[in-house]
Amino acid sequence: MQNTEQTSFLPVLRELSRTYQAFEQFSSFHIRQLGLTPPQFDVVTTLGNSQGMNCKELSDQTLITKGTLTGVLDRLEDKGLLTRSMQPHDRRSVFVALTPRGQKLFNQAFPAHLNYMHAAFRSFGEHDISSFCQELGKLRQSFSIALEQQEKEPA
Amino acid sequence: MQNTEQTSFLPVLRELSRTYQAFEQFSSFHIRQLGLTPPQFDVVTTLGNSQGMNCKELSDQTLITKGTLTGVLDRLEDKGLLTRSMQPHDRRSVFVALTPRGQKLFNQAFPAHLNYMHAAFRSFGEHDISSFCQELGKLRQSFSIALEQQEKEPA
DNA sequence: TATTGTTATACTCTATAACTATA
DNA sequence: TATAGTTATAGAGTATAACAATA
Repeated sequence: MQNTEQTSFLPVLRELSRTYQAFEQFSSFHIRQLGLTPPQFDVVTTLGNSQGMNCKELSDQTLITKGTLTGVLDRLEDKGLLTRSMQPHDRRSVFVALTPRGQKLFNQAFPAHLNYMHAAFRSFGEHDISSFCQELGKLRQSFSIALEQQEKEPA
Repeated sequence: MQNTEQTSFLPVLRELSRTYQAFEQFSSFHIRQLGLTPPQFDVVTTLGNSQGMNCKELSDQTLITKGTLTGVLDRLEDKGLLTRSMQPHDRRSVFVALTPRGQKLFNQAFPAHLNYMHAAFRSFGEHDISSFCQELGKLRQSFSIALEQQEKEPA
Protein backbone atom coordinates (compact mmCIF):
# COMPACT_ATOMS: atom_id res chain seq x y z
CA MET A 1 0.00 0.00 0.00
CA GLN A 2 1.74 3.11 -1.19
CA ASN A 3 -1.09 5.58 -0.93
CA THR A 4 -4.48 6.01 0.64
CA GLU A 5 -6.31 5.74 -2.66
CA GLN A 6 -5.60 2.06 -2.83
CA THR A 7 -7.38 1.38 0.44
CA SER A 8 -10.43 3.53 -0.24
CA PHE A 9 -12.41 0.38 -0.95
CA LEU A 10 -11.90 -0.98 2.55
CA PRO A 11 -14.84 0.82 4.16
CA VAL A 12 -17.10 -0.59 1.45
CA LEU A 13 -16.08 -4.12 2.32
CA ARG A 14 -16.51 -3.53 6.00
CA GLU A 15 -19.95 -2.01 5.51
CA LEU A 16 -21.01 -4.72 3.11
CA SER A 17 -20.07 -7.39 5.65
CA ARG A 18 -21.69 -5.66 8.58
CA THR A 19 -24.85 -4.87 6.65
CA TYR A 20 -25.18 -8.40 5.40
CA GLN A 21 -24.61 -9.77 8.88
CA ALA A 22 -27.31 -7.49 10.27
CA PHE A 23 -29.64 -8.58 7.48
CA GLU A 24 -28.85 -12.24 8.07
CA GLN A 25 -29.38 -11.94 11.80
CA PHE A 26 -32.71 -10.20 11.39
CA SER A 27 -33.90 -12.50 8.64
CA SER A 28 -32.87 -15.76 10.32
CA PHE A 29 -34.51 -14.69 13.57
CA HIS A 30 -37.81 -15.12 11.75
CA ILE A 31 -36.81 -18.13 9.66
CA ARG A 32 -35.83 -20.12 12.72
CA GLN A 33 -39.25 -19.44 14.19
CA LEU A 34 -40.64 -21.27 11.16
CA GLY A 35 -38.55 -24.31 12.07
CA LEU A 36 -36.19 -23.88 9.13
CA THR A 37 -32.56 -22.93 8.63
CA PRO A 38 -31.70 -20.17 6.15
CA PRO A 39 -30.51 -22.62 3.44
CA GLN A 40 -33.67 -24.68 3.94
CA PHE A 41 -35.82 -21.57 3.64
CA ASP A 42 -33.92 -20.64 0.50
CA VAL A 43 -34.77 -24.00 -1.05
CA VAL A 44 -38.42 -23.86 0.01
CA THR A 45 -38.95 -20.40 -1.44
CA THR A 46 -37.10 -21.25 -4.64
CA LEU A 47 -39.30 -24.31 -5.12
CA GLY A 48 -42.43 -22.48 -4.00
CA ASN A 49 -41.96 -19.82 -6.65
CA SER A 50 -41.71 -22.50 -9.34
CA GLN A 51 -43.33 -25.76 -10.32
CA GLY A 52 -40.31 -27.72 -9.14
CA MET A 53 -36.92 -28.32 -10.77
CA ASN A 54 -33.99 -30.70 -10.74
CA CYS A 55 -31.05 -30.53 -8.33
CA LYS A 56 -28.78 -28.86 -10.84
CA GLU A 57 -31.11 -25.89 -11.34
CA LEU A 58 -31.81 -25.72 -7.63
CA SER A 59 -28.09 -25.68 -6.92
CA ASP A 60 -27.55 -22.88 -9.45
CA GLN A 61 -30.34 -20.74 -8.06
CA THR A 62 -29.54 -21.16 -4.37
CA LEU A 63 -25.76 -21.25 -4.77
CA ILE A 64 -25.70 -24.35 -2.58
CA THR A 65 -23.17 -26.83 -3.96
CA LYS A 66 -24.49 -30.22 -5.00
CA GLY A 67 -22.91 -32.19 -2.15
CA THR A 68 -24.39 -29.87 0.45
CA LEU A 69 -27.71 -29.71 -1.35
CA THR A 70 -28.22 -33.45 -0.94
CA GLY A 71 -28.09 -33.04 2.84
CA VAL A 72 -30.41 -30.03 2.85
CA LEU A 73 -32.92 -31.88 0.67
CA ASP A 74 -32.68 -34.94 2.93
CA ARG A 75 -33.69 -32.88 5.95
CA LEU A 76 -36.56 -31.21 4.13
CA GLU A 77 -37.73 -34.57 2.86
CA ASP A 78 -37.63 -35.93 6.42
CA LYS A 79 -39.88 -33.05 7.43
CA GLY A 80 -42.31 -34.04 4.70
CA LEU A 81 -41.92 -30.73 2.88
CA LEU A 82 -40.63 -31.99 -0.45
CA THR A 83 -40.41 -35.05 -2.66
CA ARG A 84 -37.78 -36.32 -5.09
CA SER A 85 -38.83 -38.20 -8.19
CA MET A 86 -37.20 -39.63 -11.28
CA GLN A 87 -37.27 -37.92 -14.61
CA PRO A 88 -38.21 -40.30 -17.46
CA HIS A 89 -36.39 -38.33 -20.16
CA ASP A 90 -33.11 -38.19 -18.24
CA ARG A 91 -32.75 -40.78 -15.58
CA ARG A 92 -29.69 -39.15 -14.07
CA SER A 93 -31.81 -36.17 -13.10
CA VAL A 94 -33.95 -35.89 -9.96
CA PHE A 95 -37.06 -33.72 -9.94
CA VAL A 96 -37.60 -31.88 -6.68
CA ALA A 97 -40.93 -30.32 -5.73
CA LEU A 98 -42.82 -29.24 -2.63
CA THR A 99 -45.41 -31.59 -1.15
CA PRO A 100 -48.86 -30.15 -0.37
CA ARG A 101 -47.58 -29.61 3.15
CA GLY A 102 -44.53 -27.84 1.78
CA GLN A 103 -46.74 -25.70 -0.45
CA LYS A 104 -48.91 -24.82 2.51
CA LEU A 105 -45.87 -23.78 4.51
CA PHE A 106 -44.61 -21.73 1.58
CA ASN A 107 -47.99 -20.06 1.01
CA GLN A 108 -48.05 -18.98 4.62
CA ALA A 109 -44.39 -18.38 5.38
CA PHE A 110 -43.34 -16.52 2.27
CA PRO A 111 -45.76 -13.56 2.58
CA ALA A 112 -45.20 -13.56 6.33
CA HIS A 113 -41.48 -13.29 5.78
CA LEU A 114 -41.89 -10.50 3.23
CA ASN A 115 -44.04 -8.64 5.68
CA TYR A 116 -41.46 -9.19 8.40
CA MET A 117 -38.62 -7.96 6.20
CA HIS A 118 -40.67 -4.98 5.15
CA ALA A 119 -40.72 -3.84 8.76
CA ALA A 120 -36.97 -3.30 8.60
CA PHE A 121 -37.40 -0.88 5.71
CA ARG A 122 -39.74 1.42 7.57
CA SER A 123 -36.74 3.08 9.15
CA PHE A 124 -34.70 2.96 5.97
CA GLY A 125 -36.51 5.97 4.59
CA GLU A 126 -36.78 7.22 1.06
CA HIS A 127 -33.37 6.67 -0.40
CA ASP A 128 -32.86 6.04 -4.04
CA ILE A 129 -33.37 2.33 -3.89
CA SER A 130 -32.92 1.63 -7.57
CA SER A 131 -29.53 3.29 -7.87
CA PHE A 132 -28.44 1.62 -4.65
CA CYS A 133 -29.46 -1.68 -6.17
CA GLN A 134 -27.50 -0.96 -9.30
CA GLU A 135 -24.37 -0.20 -7.32
CA LEU A 136 -24.74 -3.48 -5.49
CA GLY A 137 -25.14 -5.27 -8.80
CA LYS A 138 -22.03 -3.68 -10.22
CA LEU A 139 -20.05 -4.62 -7.17
CA ARG A 140 -21.30 -8.18 -7.39
CA GLN A 141 -20.23 -8.37 -11.00
CA SER A 142 -16.79 -7.06 -10.11
CA PHE A 143 -16.34 -9.86 -7.61
CA SER A 144 -17.59 -12.49 -10.04
CA ILE A 145 -15.22 -11.35 -12.75
CA ALA A 146 -12.32 -11.18 -10.32
CA LEU A 147 -13.03 -14.67 -9.02
CA GLU A 148 -13.16 -16.11 -12.51
CA GLN A 149 -9.78 -14.60 -13.25
CA GLN A 150 -8.34 -16.06 -10.06
CA GLU A 151 -9.65 -19.52 -10.78
CA LYS A 152 -8.09 -19.42 -14.22
CA GLU A 153 -4.72 -18.39 -12.88
CA PRO A 154 -2.15 -21.06 -12.10
CA ALA A 155 -1.90 -21.60 -8.36
CA MET B 1 -49.12 -7.71 -0.23
CA GLN B 2 -51.66 -5.37 -1.68
CA ASN B 3 -49.52 -3.30 -3.97
CA THR B 4 -46.16 -3.31 -5.63
CA GLU B 5 -44.79 -0.55 -3.44
CA GLN B 6 -44.60 -2.89 -0.48
CA THR B 7 -42.32 -5.29 -2.30
CA SER B 8 -40.01 -2.68 -3.80
CA PHE B 9 -37.42 -3.62 -1.21
CA LEU B 10 -37.16 -7.19 -2.42
CA PRO B 11 -34.61 -6.54 -5.16
CA VAL B 12 -32.41 -4.83 -2.59
CA LEU B 13 -32.41 -7.91 -0.40
CA ARG B 14 -31.70 -10.19 -3.31
CA GLU B 15 -28.85 -8.00 -4.52
CA LEU B 16 -27.43 -7.63 -1.04
CA SER B 17 -27.35 -11.41 -0.60
CA ARG B 18 -25.89 -12.10 -4.01
CA THR B 19 -23.29 -9.39 -3.69
CA TYR B 20 -22.22 -10.56 -0.29
CA GLN B 21 -22.02 -14.15 -1.48
CA ALA B 22 -19.85 -13.08 -4.41
CA PHE B 23 -17.64 -11.11 -2.03
CA GLU B 24 -17.41 -14.00 0.40
CA GLN B 25 -16.55 -16.46 -2.35
CA PHE B 26 -13.86 -14.24 -3.77
CA SER B 27 -12.42 -13.33 -0.40
CA SER B 28 -12.39 -16.85 1.03
CA PHE B 29 -10.72 -18.19 -2.09
CA HIS B 30 -7.64 -16.29 -0.97
CA ILE B 31 -8.07 -16.85 2.75
CA ARG B 32 -8.15 -20.61 2.33
CA GLN B 33 -4.89 -20.42 0.45
CA LEU B 34 -3.42 -18.97 3.63
CA GLY B 35 -4.56 -22.06 5.54
CA LEU B 36 -7.25 -20.20 7.46
CA THR B 37 -11.03 -20.14 7.55
CA PRO B 38 -12.85 -16.80 7.24
CA PRO B 39 -13.64 -16.59 10.99
CA GLN B 40 -10.02 -17.44 11.78
CA PHE B 41 -8.80 -14.76 9.41
CA ASP B 42 -11.20 -12.32 11.02
CA VAL B 43 -9.68 -13.05 14.43
CA VAL B 44 -6.10 -12.84 13.18
CA THR B 45 -6.65 -9.46 11.49
CA THR B 46 -8.54 -8.08 14.47
CA LEU B 47 -5.70 -9.07 16.79
CA GLY B 48 -3.05 -7.99 14.30
CA ASN B 49 -4.47 -4.50 14.13
CA SER B 50 -4.31 -4.21 17.91
CA GLN B 51 -1.99 -5.07 20.80
CA GLY B 52 -4.29 -7.93 21.83
CA MET B 53 -7.54 -7.93 23.78
CA ASN B 54 -9.75 -10.14 25.90
CA CYS B 55 -12.35 -12.57 24.54
CA LYS B 56 -15.23 -10.24 25.24
CA GLU B 57 -13.80 -7.45 23.08
CA LEU B 58 -12.79 -9.93 20.42
CA SER B 59 -16.29 -11.35 20.39
CA ASP B 60 -17.80 -7.89 20.04
CA GLN B 61 -15.51 -6.91 17.18
CA THR B 62 -15.79 -10.10 15.18
CA LEU B 63 -19.46 -10.82 15.99
CA ILE B 64 -18.47 -14.39 16.85
CA THR B 65 -20.40 -15.53 19.92
CA LYS B 66 -18.35 -16.53 22.95
CA GLY B 67 -19.04 -20.26 22.72
CA THR B 68 -17.96 -20.39 19.10
CA LEU B 69 -15.01 -18.11 19.76
CA THR B 70 -13.51 -20.60 22.20
CA GLY B 71 -13.32 -23.18 19.41
CA VAL B 72 -11.88 -20.75 16.88
CA LEU B 73 -9.23 -19.64 19.38
CA ASP B 74 -8.41 -23.28 20.20
CA ARG B 75 -7.65 -24.02 16.56
CA LEU B 76 -5.54 -20.88 16.16
CA GLU B 77 -3.69 -21.73 19.36
CA ASP B 78 -3.03 -25.24 18.03
CA LYS B 79 -1.51 -23.67 14.94
CA GLY B 80 0.78 -21.62 17.18
CA LEU B 81 -0.67 -18.33 15.95
CA LEU B 82 -1.93 -16.94 19.25
CA THR B 83 -1.61 -17.26 23.00
CA ARG B 84 -4.04 -16.89 25.86
CA SER B 85 -2.89 -15.48 29.16
CA MET B 86 -4.39 -14.48 32.49
CA GLN B 87 -5.13 -10.92 33.43
CA PRO B 88 -3.90 -10.09 36.94
CA HIS B 89 -6.45 -7.32 37.54
CA ASP B 90 -9.46 -9.49 36.57
CA ARG B 91 -8.84 -13.18 36.75
CA ARG B 92 -12.04 -14.04 34.89
CA SER B 93 -10.65 -12.32 31.81
CA VAL B 94 -8.36 -13.95 29.25
CA PHE B 95 -5.95 -11.85 27.24
CA VAL B 96 -5.53 -13.00 23.66
CA ALA B 97 -2.64 -11.90 21.45
CA LEU B 98 -0.77 -13.08 18.37
CA THR B 99 2.46 -14.99 18.81
CA PRO B 100 5.51 -13.81 16.81
CA ARG B 101 4.54 -16.41 14.26
CA GLY B 102 0.98 -15.07 14.22
CA GLN B 103 2.31 -11.55 13.82
CA LYS B 104 4.49 -12.65 10.96
CA LEU B 105 1.52 -14.25 9.24
CA PHE B 106 -0.52 -11.12 9.79
CA ASN B 107 2.22 -8.83 8.52
CA GLN B 108 2.40 -10.82 5.35
CA ALA B 109 -1.20 -11.93 4.85
CA PHE B 110 -3.02 -8.73 5.65
CA PRO B 111 -1.42 -6.51 2.96
CA ALA B 112 -1.55 -9.43 0.56
CA HIS B 113 -5.25 -9.78 1.17
CA LEU B 114 -5.85 -6.07 0.73
CA ASN B 115 -4.00 -6.20 -2.52
CA TYR B 116 -6.02 -9.20 -3.60
CA MET B 117 -9.32 -7.51 -2.73
CA HIS B 118 -8.23 -4.37 -4.49
CA ALA B 119 -8.09 -6.33 -7.71
CA ALA B 120 -11.85 -6.82 -7.56
CA PHE B 121 -12.37 -3.07 -7.51
CA ARG B 122 -10.49 -2.43 -10.70
CA SER B 123 -13.59 -3.32 -12.64
CA PHE B 124 -15.91 -1.54 -10.22
CA GLY B 125 -15.11 1.79 -11.80
CA GLU B 126 -15.57 5.27 -10.46
CA HIS B 127 -18.86 5.17 -8.64
CA ASP B 128 -19.60 7.36 -5.69
CA ILE B 129 -18.16 5.06 -3.10
CA SER B 130 -18.85 7.26 -0.10
CA SER B 131 -22.56 7.64 -0.74
CA PHE B 132 -22.80 3.94 -1.51
CA CYS B 133 -21.17 3.28 1.84
CA GLN B 134 -23.60 5.57 3.58
CA GLU B 135 -26.58 3.77 2.09
CA LEU B 136 -25.16 0.48 3.27
CA GLY B 137 -24.71 1.93 6.73
CA LYS B 138 -28.29 3.18 6.84
CA LEU B 139 -29.58 -0.18 5.76
CA ARG B 140 -27.52 -1.89 8.42
CA GLN B 141 -28.93 0.42 11.06
CA SER B 142 -32.44 -0.32 9.89
CA PHE B 143 -31.87 -4.02 10.38
CA SER B 144 -30.30 -3.52 13.79
CA ILE B 145 -33.19 -1.40 14.99
CA ALA B 146 -35.73 -3.84 13.59
CA LEU B 147 -34.00 -6.77 15.26
CA GLU B 148 -33.93 -5.04 18.61
CA GLN B 149 -37.65 -4.43 18.36
CA GLN B 150 -38.28 -8.05 17.50
CA GLU B 151 -36.23 -9.31 20.41
CA LYS B 152 -38.18 -7.10 22.78
CA GLU B 153 -41.52 -8.35 21.51
CA PRO B 154 -43.24 -11.24 23.26
CA ALA B 155 -42.89 -14.42 21.22
C1' DT C 1 -16.13 -38.75 -21.96
C1' DA C 2 -19.18 -35.65 -19.61
C1' DT C 3 -22.99 -34.94 -16.44
C1' DT C 4 -26.29 -35.78 -12.43
C1' DG C 5 -26.70 -36.78 -8.09
C1' DT C 6 -25.20 -39.48 -3.87
C1' DT C 7 -21.86 -40.88 -0.59
C1' DA C 8 -17.91 -40.42 2.41
C1' DT C 9 -14.71 -37.91 5.20
C1' DA C 10 -13.21 -34.71 8.12
C1' DC C 11 -13.65 -30.28 9.71
C1' DT C 12 -15.77 -25.99 11.13
C1' DC C 13 -19.21 -23.28 12.67
C1' DT C 14 -23.77 -22.56 15.10
C1' DA C 15 -27.21 -22.25 18.79
C1' DT C 16 -28.17 -23.19 23.33
C1' DA C 17 -27.49 -23.79 27.87
C1' DA C 18 -25.16 -25.45 31.88
C1' DC C 19 -21.12 -24.71 34.43
C1' DT C 20 -16.78 -22.72 36.89
C1' DA C 21 -14.37 -19.09 38.67
C1' DT C 22 -14.25 -14.53 39.75
C1' DA C 23 -16.11 -9.88 40.66
C1' DT D 1 -26.08 -11.34 41.43
C1' DA D 2 -23.59 -10.43 37.34
C1' DT D 3 -19.76 -11.30 34.23
C1' DA D 4 -15.91 -13.88 31.58
C1' DG D 5 -14.91 -17.77 29.56
C1' DT D 6 -15.16 -22.91 28.98
C1' DT D 7 -17.57 -27.06 28.22
C1' DA D 8 -21.18 -29.99 26.43
C1' DT D 9 -24.45 -31.26 23.06
C1' DA D 10 -26.61 -31.75 18.94
C1' DG D 11 -27.13 -30.27 14.56
C1' DA D 12 -26.01 -28.19 10.24
C1' DG D 13 -23.23 -26.47 6.63
C1' DT D 14 -18.55 -26.72 4.01
C1' DA D 15 -14.88 -28.44 0.93
C1' DT D 16 -13.26 -32.14 -1.45
C1' DA D 17 -13.15 -36.05 -3.88
C1' DA D 18 -14.57 -40.58 -5.15
C1' DC D 19 -18.35 -43.00 -6.97
C1' DA D 20 -22.54 -45.07 -9.67
C1' DA D 21 -25.72 -44.47 -13.14
C1' DT D 22 -26.80 -42.40 -17.21
C1' DA D 23 -26.15 -39.62 -21.39
